[in-house]
Amino acid sequence: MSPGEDGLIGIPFPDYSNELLSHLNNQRRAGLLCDLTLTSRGSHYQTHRSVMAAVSLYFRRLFGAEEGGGDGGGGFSVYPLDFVAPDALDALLEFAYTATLTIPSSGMRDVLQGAQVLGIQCVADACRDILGETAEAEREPAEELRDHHIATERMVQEPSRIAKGSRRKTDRKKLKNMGPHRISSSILNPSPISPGSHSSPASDSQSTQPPSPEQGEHKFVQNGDPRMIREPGRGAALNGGHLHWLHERALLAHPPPVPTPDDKEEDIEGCGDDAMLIRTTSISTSVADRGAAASAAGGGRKRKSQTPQQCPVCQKIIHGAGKLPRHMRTHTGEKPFQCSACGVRFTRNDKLKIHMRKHTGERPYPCPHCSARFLHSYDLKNHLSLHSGARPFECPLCHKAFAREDHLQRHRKGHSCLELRTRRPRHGPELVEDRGVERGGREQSNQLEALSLQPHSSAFLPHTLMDGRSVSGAGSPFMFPGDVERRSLALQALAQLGPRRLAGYPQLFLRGPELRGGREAEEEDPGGTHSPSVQHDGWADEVEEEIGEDEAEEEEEE
DNA sequence: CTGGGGACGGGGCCC
DNA sequence: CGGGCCCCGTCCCCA
Repeated sequence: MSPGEDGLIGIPFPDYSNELLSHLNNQRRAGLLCDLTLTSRGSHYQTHRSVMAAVSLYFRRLFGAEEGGGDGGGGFSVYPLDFVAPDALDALLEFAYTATLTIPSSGMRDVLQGAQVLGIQCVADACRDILGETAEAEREPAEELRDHHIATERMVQEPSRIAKGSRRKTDRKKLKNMGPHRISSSILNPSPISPGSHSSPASDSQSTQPPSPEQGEHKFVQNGDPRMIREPGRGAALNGGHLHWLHERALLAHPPPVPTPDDKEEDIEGCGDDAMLIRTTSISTSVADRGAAASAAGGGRKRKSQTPQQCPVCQKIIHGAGKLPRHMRTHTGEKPFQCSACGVRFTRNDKLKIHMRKHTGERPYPCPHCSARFLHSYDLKNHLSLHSGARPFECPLCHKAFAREDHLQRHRKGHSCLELRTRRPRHGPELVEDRGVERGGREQSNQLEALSLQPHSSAFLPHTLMDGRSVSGAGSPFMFPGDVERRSLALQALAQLGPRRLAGYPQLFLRGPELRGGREAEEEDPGGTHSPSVQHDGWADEVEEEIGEDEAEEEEEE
């Protein structure tokens, strides 16, 4: 991030966007205010121009062109999109209205193709990521891009020529010039002009799925960009016939394009195999992934079984093989596991199994000290703490002890002990110590410890706001995915927003790996490098209150 | 406000 | 490699 951008921050309004989309989706489903019908191979989908223009570069430019000289944005229109599989189109529409892509993995390639053609870059990227494909290798030198632009111009001027043969010839020609391994090397070579930038064979050959030539309107669609005719240099480029979307996303981490499915049968020269290979490469945003890919660069794909995968919706990194689909259901709201007894639905099978214990009466976790039995192991754990009387979670302010972590957290979040703080004796590091020892050294517990201590230690420093792990949803990872410097800059800007603006964002108060360091830094330099104004202005009211007190305390100590 | 139960989502391990 | 199972932390709700 350049210094000039330090005022640019992203403050999510997750509820608003969800509600807005939800209303729009309801309208779509009810056919209300729909001014656009998309068809695909006999299926019809009502939708809204504005939404499609917002989500799709293709429609944005198509409608933009109409506004400029055509039939404008007004009338009801029917657009055949037979080049997008009906299921894929349905999924893309669903995505447009829900910000969630729900598709079977088997349909991923169709969706990828549709997203590419329609210029829905984030979906295309997500599909590629999930498919483990990367377009890195397909990045091209500027010169090559210009060539493609020129080619594009020619092609769109002669749409009939690009429909099939010529492009495929080009593709195969390129294909033959390509080495057999495109994915791995592409991952390893983030450089946009890596040697792999001789365009990817797979992308060239696989992704060239042209719009159906029968579709009369598809003179635009040939390259996915209806305005290519006028603005060939803008937005998209043909890569051997494959569309590259080069709009806003072009500079982002995931460069464009790739293979599409329908050309599998054409995947002579090994691209089909590659398609299989790259399937297993996960989102590949992690360093570990890149490392794994590196090892695969030579010949096969070799990849860690526990490779983290990034959620295409919330960008969260999901650890563990096979966990991404599970996580995705948290976005889709899909609850495929229904209790046969009461009908309650669950997102996960294991949760359903636990739920079923309520119906079967099974309580597999008996207390060894009494007759109590529990559905959950953690219930038993909590219960055992009652027997032992152990209350290992102590409030460092009022010294009230709790048997459960979450109860301490709840206690700390409230103000129940605030009034005691000014009266309590000055305390030193014992707070940290006694808690830390008791916690048994678990990392998460340490983080929690740090969290619970934060408000009392004049923390809530800007650099403690970020959490690399546990912030769910479209929270901070989305906002400040960058490094510490970026975070710092962004957080300074956040601080300047004032507490009111931030009051609705409890997710900004984070804990995480950096938090400990932040606290330590603060302890080393209380009130030093961190401007009081930054600390003071930045946070929600109730936290501000605590900060104020803590600052007073620290001044007192000094 | 606190204690307790339950639900939910993530990670680890194993098959 | 995907999925099942388990454990855990966290949140919400209720008494």
